[in-house]
Amino acid sequence: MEEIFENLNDEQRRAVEHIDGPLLILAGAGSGKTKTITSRLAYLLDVVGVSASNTLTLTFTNKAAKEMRFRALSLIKQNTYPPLLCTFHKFGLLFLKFNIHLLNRENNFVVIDSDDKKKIIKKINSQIATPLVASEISRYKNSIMSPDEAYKQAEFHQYQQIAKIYDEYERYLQENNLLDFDDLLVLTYKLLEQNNNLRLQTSNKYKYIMVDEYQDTNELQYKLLRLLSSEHNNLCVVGDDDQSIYGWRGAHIRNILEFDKDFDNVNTVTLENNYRSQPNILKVANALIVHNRSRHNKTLKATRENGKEVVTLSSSDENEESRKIAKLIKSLIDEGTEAREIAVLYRINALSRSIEDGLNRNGIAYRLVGGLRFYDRAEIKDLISYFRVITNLHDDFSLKRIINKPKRGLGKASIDKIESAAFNAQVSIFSFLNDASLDDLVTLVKKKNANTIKAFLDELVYLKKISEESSYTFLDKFIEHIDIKKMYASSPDESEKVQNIDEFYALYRDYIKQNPSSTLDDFLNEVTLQSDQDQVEGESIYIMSIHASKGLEFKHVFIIGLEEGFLPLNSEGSDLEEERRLAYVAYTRAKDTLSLSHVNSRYYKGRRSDVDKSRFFNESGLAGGSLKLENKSAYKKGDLVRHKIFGAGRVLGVSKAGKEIKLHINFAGSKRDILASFVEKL
DNA sequence: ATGATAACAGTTTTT
DNA sequence: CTGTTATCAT
Repeated sequence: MEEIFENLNDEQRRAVEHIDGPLLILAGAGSGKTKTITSRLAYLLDVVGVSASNTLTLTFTNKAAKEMRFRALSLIKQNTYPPLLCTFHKFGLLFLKFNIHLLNRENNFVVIDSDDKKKIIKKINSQIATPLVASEISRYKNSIMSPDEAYKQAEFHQYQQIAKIYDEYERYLQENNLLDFDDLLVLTYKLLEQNNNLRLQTSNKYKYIMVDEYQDTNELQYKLLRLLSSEHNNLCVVGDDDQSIYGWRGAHIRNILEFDKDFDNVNTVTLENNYRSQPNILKVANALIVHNRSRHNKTLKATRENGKEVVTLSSSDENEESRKIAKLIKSLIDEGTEAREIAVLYRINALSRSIEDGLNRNGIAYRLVGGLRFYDRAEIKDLISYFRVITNLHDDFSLKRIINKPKRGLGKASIDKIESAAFNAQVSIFSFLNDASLDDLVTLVKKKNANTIKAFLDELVYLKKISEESSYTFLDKFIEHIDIKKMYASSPDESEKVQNIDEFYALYRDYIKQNPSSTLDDFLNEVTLQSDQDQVEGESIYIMSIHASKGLEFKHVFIIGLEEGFLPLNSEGSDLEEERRLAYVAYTRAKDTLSLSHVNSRYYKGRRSDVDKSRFFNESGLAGGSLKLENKSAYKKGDLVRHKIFGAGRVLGVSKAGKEIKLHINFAGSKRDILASFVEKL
């Protein structure tokens, strides 16, 4: 027990010791959030005596789940099996494995990823842009809206069309027993909602629920949590409204802002002590974030000693910018800083190119985080499809992907013919092909192809048999019979693809070794919900988008592209407050030094344009020497401005107040002095 | 069936 | 300028 409290501050300790009833932990950046959650879990098990099986801890990413599991297990002293600590989606998957029969579906479903989803949509419709349809379907599902309801509420023809596609899409998933990512949560919610006994039983099982990154939950996750905690209200949520940067993909910041209204008798603990950054960095971050209106009031308090001032880097264009930054990084490394302690962050991935150039020219090794993920690569998806077909020969969706890989002379036309013939016969593609005689097949495809199809089916059946006999020998036989590597051996980026294939085989072997009793099916389920694998840390610096940097920390952080139109992105399309939170997240990644870079001219989308310094410099109190009254971004008498509280007003006079500019403004008759950083120019 | 070229669009991303 | 998709010859 002593050990759990070691190194916890008073607030953290209060959060850990709170047992019953709803608890909101507002955990500022670098305030020891993970430590608090994992300590609380250990406290529940070791001190309060709660059984591990009565707890549920939910995260958004596998990475977070993994780290928490590791840290929690090192704290828990009691000899117990590990508590359930997983992503929302993994929880849905487990829950559905046990309960989906209540919806009259079999639990041998296959989870498809967003790529698969788009393919299905594309097949159904070719008129409306697939990404739009995909995101609308996701929206409907997350609002628990049936295709019928979506159709009724559609105001425009196009949205009626989308509702129809949604209807067909749902039917396709059901017929093939597929679930998309949304389904894992939606169906879990529906089951709990429609089945009172199940709700009762489930809520009573998970008596103590914790949710990480609560500011990122969407409406559906919120509703799901309500049902899960309905019998006890022992819901502990942890998050930071100031770090809510996923509004664009449905996260509801209101969930964390109004948690205390949503639940009765909420206890709130605010963690404001920051153990990560030096005071100068926090000063700038705090100055920026107070400009947001929708937030819980809190201020990060420094615990570290002061260090270097936050640096502003001004350059004429992106080439100069990257040159400067590369030089600075080089000298840091020369001074002995470990490369992995340095990161360059940007708002949009397109900005990575220029910084990559600069780093390359200076011989600085970098690791670009993001980009195409391992499991999204074509060669890996091919392998997964093969494995899926082998576990379930009637998985038409996967079979279609691999039927011509390696090439068997079957193009789109032939596959379409086969598919519709199978559809008419009301059987799976496999059954259709397997039952058909060679003569039957010849009516659909060329004689030569008919033979290869038959041979292909035999191989699948053979491999299925092997896979059921032994997960160990399966892979060797698979490689022996299906030579995927050869297929990619002649492609331009050959070596990388072959490496990926080997990597995947290694993952399989590893999995079987660690879970000897597991089946191929278990492996596949694990793999679909897995996105990023652990990056091996090497002697290279990191470059990544700000979104990708959330949750990480570095001694030295460089943020590039702090310009109007880049950060903040564009004031119209995106939410300015979310853009500000994004800058805040970026600032608070820094431990020792923070450098903010902007240029006067940037090359983007094939053309060069002039860009203004981001308003966030002013808002962060970093106006510095470049604040000139005749500067075109500065204010002058007669300008229209808007203040968060006082609304629109007209500038009557401009003066200096230290580093800041002070404006005398007329707001509908009431005249006030306001610092320029607190208003927006109209 | 497959490879080559034209047309086009273009934040952020996990599961 | 890129990467992706639609269309067109072979």
